[in-house]
Order: sequence, then C-alpha cells, then structure tokens
Amino acid sequence: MASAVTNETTRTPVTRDRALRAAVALADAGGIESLSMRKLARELGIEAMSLYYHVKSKDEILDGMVELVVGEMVLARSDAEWKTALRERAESARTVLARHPWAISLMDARNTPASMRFHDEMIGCLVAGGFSIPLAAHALSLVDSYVHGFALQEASLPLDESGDIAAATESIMEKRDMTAFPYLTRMAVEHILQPGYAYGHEFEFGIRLILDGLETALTSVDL
Amino acid sequence: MASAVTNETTRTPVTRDRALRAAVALADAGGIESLSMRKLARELGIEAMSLYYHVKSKDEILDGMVELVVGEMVLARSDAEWKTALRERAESARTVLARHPWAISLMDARNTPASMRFHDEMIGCLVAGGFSIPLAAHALSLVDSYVHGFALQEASLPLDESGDIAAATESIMEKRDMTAFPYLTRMAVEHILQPGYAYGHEFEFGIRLILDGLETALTSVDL
DNA sequence: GAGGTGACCGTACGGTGTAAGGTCGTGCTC
DNA sequence: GAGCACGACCTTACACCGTACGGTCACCTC
Repeated sequence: MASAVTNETTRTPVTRDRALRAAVALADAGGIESLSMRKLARELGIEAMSLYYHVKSKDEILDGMVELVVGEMVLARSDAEWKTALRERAESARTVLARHPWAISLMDARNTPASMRFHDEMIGCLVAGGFSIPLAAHALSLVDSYVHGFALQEASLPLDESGDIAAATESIMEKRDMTAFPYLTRMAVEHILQPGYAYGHEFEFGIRLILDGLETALTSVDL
Repeated sequence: MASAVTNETTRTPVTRDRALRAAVALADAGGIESLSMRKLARELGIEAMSLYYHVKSKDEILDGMVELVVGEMVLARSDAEWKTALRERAESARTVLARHPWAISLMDARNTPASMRFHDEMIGCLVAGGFSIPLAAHALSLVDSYVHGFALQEASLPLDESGDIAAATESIMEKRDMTAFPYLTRMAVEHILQPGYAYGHEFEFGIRLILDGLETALTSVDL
C-alpha cells in the first residue's frame, strides 16, 4: 500500500492508530530524534496541527509508540516452565528492541498498561515456578536490566549500512591510534573480525548464564 | 581593571573544559534535553554563538561530557583479582551513571578515548586472570549490558523529589486500576513498600550472580 | 434551512542548532 | 608610537521544532 498524498479525492482517513504506526515507522527509519509532528503529518498527508485532533501531545504519541512496541513482544506463557518462559520473553524483547532501538530508553521511562501486563505475567510465571516474591523481583530486575542493556549496546554497534560489523570495526581502528589499546586490538582481531562472528551470540551466553544462576538461587536457598 | 560599563564582576574566561563541566552540571540538573547552547552560554556568562569558538558543534560537547563522566569511573585495577576488579568497576560505573543518568544512552553510542581505555584495562585484567579472549568478550558484554541496563531502570524509577520510592509507588498504584495486575500489586505491597527496601539492593544480587556464573564458566570449560 | 460535529488547516510564538560575518581589546612587530 | 594580527566574543539570520488559539468546511440530523 503506497502512502503519501494520492489524488485530491481520496485519502484514507487518519486515525490515532494509523498515526502511531506511522510514527513507529518513521522512528525505525530515522531514529527517534527525526520524528517530528510536521514530518509525521506529512507522512499521513495532513498538516501538523491536525495531529492534535487525534492526540493530545507529542508525549502521548511516544506513549502510544511504546505501547505498540511492547505489544510486539511475546508474553511469558504461564503454562510453560519458568526457565523456558523467561528465555522466550527475553529473546523476544531483544528481537523487538533490535527492530525499534529508539524504544529502549523510552520504555523504561514510561510504564504503560502493556508494559505492566508484560511484567505482571512474568511475575505470575515465576511465582508458579516456586519463586518467592523477593526472588522474583530480583530475577525480573536482573533479566530486564540485561536485556535492555544488551539492546542498548547492540543498537549502538559500529555497523555500516550493510550491517557488516567487520568493515565498520576496521574503519574505526584505522581512524584511531590503536597502540594505546592493545587488548581491544586483540579482541577485535582475534574475535570480532573472525568470520562468522555476530554480536548476537553474546546474548546467548549471557542469558544462559543468568538463567542458570537463577536456577541455582531458586533451588539452593529460599531468599 | 577594565573599568567602564558592563559588569563590575570580571568574568572568568571560558575554556573548553569549563564549558564541558557546566554542560554536565546543567544536564545533571535538568536532564539532557534541557541542555541547549543558549542555556549553556547563559550559564557561562557569554552568548550562544561564542561557544563555537571553543567547540566545533554541540555534538562535540556531548562527546566531551561522556569523556568527563567516564573519567569519573574507576578503572579496573589490573593488579587485583579479576573478580574484585570487575565488581569494583561495575559498582563504580553504576554509581557514576546514577549521578549522570543522561549519560547512559550517550556513552554506548560514542566511543571516546576514555571509554576505550576503560574497556581495554578491563580486558587486560580478565586476560591476566586466565580468561580467553572470547570469554573475556562474553564477560565484558554481559557485565556492561547489565550495568547499563540497571542504570537505565534505576534512572527511571518512580521517585518523587525526596527520593522516596514508596510514596511514588503508592501514588502510581492509586492512579491505575491495579486489579488487572495482581502480581505487580503483590510485589509492590510485599516487597517494594516494605521498610528498608531500596532498588540498589537488586544490583548486589545481580552482579554477584553474574560474577559467580563467570567464575564457573572460567573454571569449568575453556570456551 | 438550522445547528452540530468530526476532521482538518493557518497563523503565530518562543524555543532549537548553527552558518556567516562583525567587533574590540590585547600584545607583538617595526 | 603606528600598524596590525589575533583571540574571544557578539549580532543577525535561517530553518526547524512543539503547540496555543482560532478558523473552515463537508456532512448528518432534525
């Protein structure tokens, strides 16, 4: 479905939902700082001020965008084992946040209904799995911190347009004097620049370590 | 000296460093979005455009601010045990980022000399402790993701001015219909609203779990 | 027709980063 | 002392931002 303008007669009417989706698309394409009311309006074929008919403020748009993004994440299935559920949830969150990097800082700063549901469901699953409330709080804080932090790092990787980390890493290393950083150099050469390397692999390692650690904490002592 | 006109108060001359420190102070006080060239200039007693004598662009200011913030963090002591060094580094980073919450997203997106030093030193310490390069990469990614993610969550806690999490939590719960989120409610009542609760405690749990997990990974198998 | 309403638009204000060029005291050279 | 370079700062201007306030106009119901 092409967007933009069209003929004088027809224009699919703007709705709040359509505006929010367009906003997400704009932010995906150009980063959150490139999302302005005027650009969003242009995308929808209307004028800037007309957006305020559908929405109270830009802030409300940001809230709605977070809501959409959180909605893309799978909820923890409370019928599954806690470890499976937690892993699925974490991986889903990471994938979604990689798609919408601008949402990472936003979603922590705003708790919308969807994100509260997202948390509530997870706690339920943990409690069903034998977690005490304090241990569930620890687990939630730990996993979410890791996932969001990882997404943040992943989002700001030195990628060129092709998504190739190797080329971008090399170009950075050429620009700076690397002799001052021997270990970073080693890590780049021996690890990152190796064929088949992908930063995503680090996530697998981290989330497994965390889940195993939580299992130990669960089975050993009751906190 | 310089009698005549203007103010009797002689203005200490602006330097790049003084400008950067003022910028950090402004961001600390009002968040990064409240930092503008004009406000910064006013703070320094000059006009906006005069800043461009000391600095090439606002972006360069942001870089310099990150540099200052990273400079506040303690480096990993390479003479210490890796676990101690890693813990100290993580705790220091968390403390500093709590002081400068606006820096969290910035520092991931910009790698300045100071942040590269910060990483290089840590890798050196890990390697000295017996880590392979790939395992060191895993460890670094894991710990930094956790620390930054935690800082992000901590920064957007619902605190009122007094820093009291209980009052703020209660006010949120009053505003929404909490019957839809039974587990969140339980967690609030049984955990967060308990006397003596502080979100910082969650960090202790997480970082220990991670460090213990890394130790296991180090001693068990060579990755 | 009258009136209401839903969807949209025009104008304006105070804010933003910064390009381009101007000013003015100080210190150096001759 | 005259001339001048230069460091530090300023003025103006532009394009963009969010949004307060009010206007327009097709359509529906009575």
